Amino acid sequence: MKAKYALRAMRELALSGENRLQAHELAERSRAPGKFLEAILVDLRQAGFIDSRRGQRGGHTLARAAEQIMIGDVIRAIDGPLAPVRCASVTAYEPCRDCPNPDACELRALMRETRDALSQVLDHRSLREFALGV
Amino acid sequence: MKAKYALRAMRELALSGENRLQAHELAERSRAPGKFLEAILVDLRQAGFIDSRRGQRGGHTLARAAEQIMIGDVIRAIDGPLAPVRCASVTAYEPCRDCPNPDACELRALMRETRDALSQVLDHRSLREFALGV
DNA sequence: TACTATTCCTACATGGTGAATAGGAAATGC
DNA sequence: GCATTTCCTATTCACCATGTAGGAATAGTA
Repeated sequence: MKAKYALRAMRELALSGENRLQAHELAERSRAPGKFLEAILVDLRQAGFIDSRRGQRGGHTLARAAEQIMIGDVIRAIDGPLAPVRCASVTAYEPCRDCPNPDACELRALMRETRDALSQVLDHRSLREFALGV
Repeated sequence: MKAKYALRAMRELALSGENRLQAHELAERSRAPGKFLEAILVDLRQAGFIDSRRGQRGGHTLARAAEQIMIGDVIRAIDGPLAPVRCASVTAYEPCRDCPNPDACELRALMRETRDALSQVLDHRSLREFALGV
């Protein structure tokens, strides 16, 4: 849900270009609960994807061009590592407690393959492609 | 964890070939809690992957040749659909409640791509390849 | 300065689920 | 009949996903 809302909101921001969009407006367009989306927007800001301004005429807008924001990174910021298992993560590697030798672990090798497959899709799709289809 | 234990146990079964292995022995080799693994073994049996026999000299063995068991199917039996979102699942499709038109949903299109990438790996690796490396 | 609009922070609720544990019923071989 | 082993049902326990509520901080505007 959280990542879903996040991606929908990012998409709306990409579509709206220069215009700042406010949280309640974004929530409506993304069909997300208002207060919940607010928290997500904070995460997105802290991750450097959006620029938020408070007060009158405040709101949110993309912090960089949509083609420079990768979907995989957005998902990582919200949901954590792409890999199904931490020991297969590139960005957040951590060995399993109960694993005597990660380098020889067949399961890990397999999970790394699936991680790479995920990355192949998500780290090569920009927000621009996602939002505008180009 | 559950899928991890399941795959480790399946691997041990593949490695042990004809021999029936008992739950406690499997649990030890898979480094899984005994009673917990028992429940997983029931799932695997109900999904048709293993043949279990009770009583003296009972135990578990593969129900079919290891090359005819796909990793993706084992994971589905334990963890549910591969797709990150139900609306992107092939084997367990269900539209999002809040989605006015799944066929036009950009997010769904993206999630289907990632599902396909996962499937490309997991539905083309047999247990034999996983366990024996061939 | 006062006022209003908006984001941001902290705390709380709450239901679901992942990860087990416990105990015994049912089946099977010897 | 007895020992062994799987199988079933119930229960626990902690954590986390998914929110809600209320107000503090900030920024523009008159």
